[in-house]
Amino acid sequence: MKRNCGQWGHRLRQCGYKCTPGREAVLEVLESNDEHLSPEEIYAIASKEYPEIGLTTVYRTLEILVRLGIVVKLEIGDGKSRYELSENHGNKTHHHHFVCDGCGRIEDYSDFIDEEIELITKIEKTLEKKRNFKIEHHIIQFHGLCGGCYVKNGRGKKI
Amino acid sequence: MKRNCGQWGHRLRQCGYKCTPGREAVLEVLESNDEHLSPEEIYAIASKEYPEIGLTTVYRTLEILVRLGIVVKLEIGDGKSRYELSENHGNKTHHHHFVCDGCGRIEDYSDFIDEEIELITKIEKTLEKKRNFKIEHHIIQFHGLCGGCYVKNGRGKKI
DNA sequence: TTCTATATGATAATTATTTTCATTTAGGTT
DNA sequence: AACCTAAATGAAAATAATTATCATATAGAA
Repeated sequence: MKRNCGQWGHRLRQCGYKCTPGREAVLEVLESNDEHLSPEEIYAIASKEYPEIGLTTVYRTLEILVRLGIVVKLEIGDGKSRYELSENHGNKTHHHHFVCDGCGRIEDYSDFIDEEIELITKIEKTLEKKRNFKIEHHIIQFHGLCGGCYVKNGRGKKI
Repeated sequence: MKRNCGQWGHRLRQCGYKCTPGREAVLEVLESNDEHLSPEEIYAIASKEYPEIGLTTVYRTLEILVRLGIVVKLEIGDGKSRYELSENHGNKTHHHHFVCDGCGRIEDYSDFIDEEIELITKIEKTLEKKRNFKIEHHIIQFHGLCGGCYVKNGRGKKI
């Protein structure tokens, strides 16, 4: 079963990776479900189209896609990792995440994104110059409770 | 062996938690080593002063301290969690982290911290108002390579 | 000192991820 | 179109951080 991995085939081959049905299946899942999927979820969805795929292949594929910058890894602190197409490749623009620590829901936001990008750029430049770091990416998350969980948890009562 | 858990004894008892030698040992470790320790590391250090302590108690104590806002949990993506006294309780002021994905080193930074706090406050207010979130904390991290790892990894050559 | 809810530690269980390894395959070469 | 080999695969085992269990011990109020 030969596949070409859609728009990413060229990129993969260029970097020495082969286009396989498993990799194509993972990419298709990420394209058609743009919401922060875990490897297990990606595996479950991909299995419908390509039942031979193994969970290990999903993990390995995601690792490669992250390395190539096609996919971004996201960790919200619940012990499992999540993945989404990076802003250059998906249909999303630069955004960050709000995480509800009550129910685990993740919402994108991009309010004040221009100011944010400007400040981030400034900080990155400073860190690179003053401390000799090579910044590759940043993580910005807001954590708290969504409306429903706030009510459910007693409206902010302590402990 | 009765302990009072130093400056935190009152706070703990007030919230219905007892002051135990294990909890005191964990707090002492966090006070005297302000650098992003994992539960295993905290356990190893605490064991020197109080050998009877168990790793489970370290985990449980950290959970409580986070809940009380005394300690902050930090995850840099290497699969283990780290803890530090929160800015209100330790000797550190508001800061964020640079993480070297090569060697795992974590460095605090607080460049442009005033601008950062201003922007964060603005974003939080907006998210709370427009989306009805209750923001409790945020995570800001810069990831990349420190000087040494950059050289070691071939100065940014791809793959 | 007594008493009881809370805390503890040893151990087992859980869960996400990684490793191993024998087998298969993508894709360049003949 | 058949061949060849490094790369990829899947099943299963291994790993590692964290959490649950449970019988025992203890903090701290009465």
